[in-house]
Amino acid sequence: MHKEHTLTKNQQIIFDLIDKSPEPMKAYSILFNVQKKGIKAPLQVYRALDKLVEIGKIHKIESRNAFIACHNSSCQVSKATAFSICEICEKVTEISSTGLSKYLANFKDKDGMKYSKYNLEFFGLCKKCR
Amino acid sequence: MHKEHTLTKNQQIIFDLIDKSPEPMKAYSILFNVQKKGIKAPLQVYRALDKLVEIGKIHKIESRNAFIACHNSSCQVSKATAFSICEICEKVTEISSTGLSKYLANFKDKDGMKYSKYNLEFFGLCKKCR
DNA sequence: TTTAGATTGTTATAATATAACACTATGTAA
DNA sequence: TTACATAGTGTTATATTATAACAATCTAAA
Ligand SMILES: [Zn+2]
Ligand SMILES: [Zn+2]
Ligand SMILES: [Zn+2]
Ligand SMILES: [Zn+2]
Repeated sequence: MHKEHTLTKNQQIIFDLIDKSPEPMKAYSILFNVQKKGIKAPLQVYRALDKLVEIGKIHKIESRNAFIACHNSSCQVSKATAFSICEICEKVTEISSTGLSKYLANFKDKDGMKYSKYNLEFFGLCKKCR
Repeated sequence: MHKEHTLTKNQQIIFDLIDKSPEPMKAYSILFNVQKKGIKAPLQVYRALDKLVEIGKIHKIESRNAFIACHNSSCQVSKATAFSICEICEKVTEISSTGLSKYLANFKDKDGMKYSKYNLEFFGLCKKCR
């Protein structure tokens, strides 16, 4: 269950924008889009993004330097995320597979170490682009 | 088996530097270190990095914008990589686990799609930092 | 109400990465 | 050999992504 964080004004503005975007948004594209709402500087955007990532409302797609809203109730706490990324149209989908997350959470490296935090990005072609 | 690519001068200089580094190197740190060898501009570094990544001699750690040499003979072709990253000392280790790579290569998303390319980054504390 | 912590607004700057263009080396094929 | 294609180089400039520093303001709890 998503714990309810009361978002501040900037956080809410930026979350709403990302949440209704059909594709991952980049920080400066976000900035451009919220300037009419009074958010004028990169730092205002990055601070909101940092917080939204921290509380799990959005995720950063590391290979793309872009952000998407989370629609998976389980990753908020764990910071254990998986995505598929289309190499043609750049569509990104968050993967929520119990099997996958269990496998990764139980994976032990050669020192026997387990990891509760991970980020997995799959690359391929989406349905439309195949 | 690593296919032998004959590296060009710049590629070799930069690969050697990364290969002997005990930790991932960032592009501008590489640039600083190779300036005495005649590589003076960021683009010369990025071009060599791009090629080295393409042929699998190095990998990019996406969450850190840094590069490490590959010591795993199987990931060159597949571009299927996994790493563990220490959140304190930033030590990065490439994971080569047959089980993990088989699991991920056979993972099907909810559309039944499989992915031969992926990048997985685990986060935790290394032996020394635990 | 006091106070600590989080958030904001702002300017400046750092760090990461690519565009564009002219030139050079290298391999392949007529 | 000569022509051609491909890859790599050197260079300048610029684009993109992200953080430092500091003062002001808001918010929630003691
Ligand atoms: Zn999520
Ligand atoms: Zn696509
Ligand atoms: Zn490797
Ligand atoms: Zn460590």
